[in-house]
Amino acid sequence: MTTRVRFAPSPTGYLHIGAARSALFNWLYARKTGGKFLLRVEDTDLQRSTEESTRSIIEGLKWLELDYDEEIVFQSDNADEHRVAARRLVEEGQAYRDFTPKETRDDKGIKQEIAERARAQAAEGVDHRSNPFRNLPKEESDRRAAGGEPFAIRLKVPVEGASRFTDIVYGEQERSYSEIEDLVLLRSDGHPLYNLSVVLDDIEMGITHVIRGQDHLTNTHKQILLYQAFGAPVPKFAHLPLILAPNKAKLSKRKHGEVVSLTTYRDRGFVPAAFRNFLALLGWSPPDGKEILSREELVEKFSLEGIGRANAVFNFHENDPRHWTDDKALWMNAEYIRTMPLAELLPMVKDELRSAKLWREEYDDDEREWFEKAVELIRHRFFTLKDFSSQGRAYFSEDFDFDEAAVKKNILKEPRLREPLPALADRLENVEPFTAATAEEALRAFSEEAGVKAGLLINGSRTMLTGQAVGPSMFEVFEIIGRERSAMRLRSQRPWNEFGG
RNA sequence: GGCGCAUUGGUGUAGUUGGUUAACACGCUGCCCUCUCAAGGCAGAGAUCACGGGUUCGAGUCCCGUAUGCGCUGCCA
Repeated sequence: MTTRVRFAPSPTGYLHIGAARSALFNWLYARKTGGKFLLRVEDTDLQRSTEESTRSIIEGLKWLELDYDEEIVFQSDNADEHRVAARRLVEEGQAYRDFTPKETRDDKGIKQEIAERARAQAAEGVDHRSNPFRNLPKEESDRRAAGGEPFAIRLKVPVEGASRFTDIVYGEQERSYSEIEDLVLLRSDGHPLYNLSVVLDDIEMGITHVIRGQDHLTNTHKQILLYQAFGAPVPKFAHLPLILAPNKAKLSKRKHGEVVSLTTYRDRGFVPAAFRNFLALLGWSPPDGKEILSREELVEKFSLEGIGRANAVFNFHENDPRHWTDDKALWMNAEYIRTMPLAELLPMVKDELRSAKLWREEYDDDEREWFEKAVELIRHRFFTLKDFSSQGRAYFSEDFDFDEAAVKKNILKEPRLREPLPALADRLENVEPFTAATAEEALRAFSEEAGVKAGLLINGSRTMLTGQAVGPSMFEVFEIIGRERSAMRLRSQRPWNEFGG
């Protein structure tokens, strides 16, 4: 039997990185086993579901290169069938109508309210399963329903015994039926609820393995009860450890902002393969310890058995621009930028330069070779694709900024440089051919003649040519910037004009 | 409150059926390289394996308890 797995997000916001990881693991498992990876949008919460969110989920999967097989299933399309199925359960006596008037609660303090109610009931010795309508005679139930009295449909959970299943990640799971309340399947307004819909859709889609967040572990017992009620085979379950914030709290949009959104990583210059690689390592580890893994290698090495049980902390520092997200994620992105095949990086740099209005069509044409060399030169110390348009700006435009600290350190601090820099420009203009080697030769010769240390000229040149104090080997920079532009920038008066002198 | 799950250096993880100095990656420190910053190379700091009991010749690995965290407990998903 071919495995069929699914990623089933609810479209109530952007694609969360935890959800993205679930998608990744499902996808990996499908590809590993030669099975199918399906996408189901759980849009039954009409209040909160948005089309924009659905779009962002699809975009996110595309960005991570997680292709899904078959058509997307929208859960709301199946609501009618879900209603029918729930009513059938009532007919069969496996579920019952609950005529208790609906309690309205606000979403806010609900967790606390639940705990308080449980405490109160425990104090009064009330069994939370004791529902007056559970054993209402069928005739009376039918009559009241026919009379238009509103009711919810609840599953009749067995009184005695326990539910058991083996989770591929968490092992043997057992829960006494006495701990499971008669869950509501259909709201009094006829709206099918989560547990009902997931099970029915999973049955309908032929899902063989349910791989999802650990927050569903306890509820799995309820869902198994439903599989049994519908006489359907129970799939295998693999629950994933959760991804937590640095303070070990649940990652949430409200508290942690955009760092938890997948699109943030795309927008802030992550290479998809790098982020995918990082995500794979959150909760899973490769058998041989090799951590830099391509999509294909990930598929090859992936196994559900390699998934850990402890929740993972996703480390980030909101107010530190250098560490705005997890250090390892940043490192991995840098690693990809400097080592991935240049041909794969080029289009990404192109997109970045385009959005920064630095792209010129010549880079695809006459200056293709130059462009490739320039990217090759500067990629080695960049962390994100954004760096190509910020730190790398001077390579693609005359309109770049001088870093004040760099100017002070490499230019203003040494007043004697004001004369030799333009003189160096004169010298460089006559170098033929103009390469890193010949530029070095010329600069060193000039250094000797003018009696100015080579280091001073080199560092000064770097700041004159790029506005910065750091960067690639200076002679390579001369070659890439070119003779004319180099000479022009060496003669610039901007550092003195802008930062005094 | 009840039930469940988890707990290895700052972070992510590895530690096969219990067996010597707890491994790897990121981060951190120093040195080398060097025109700067990275990268790279080398060296190093950092873990009484949450705590307390037990079983055993021997436990990070098994058992019990405690603590902490997280999850579920909803006519949310």
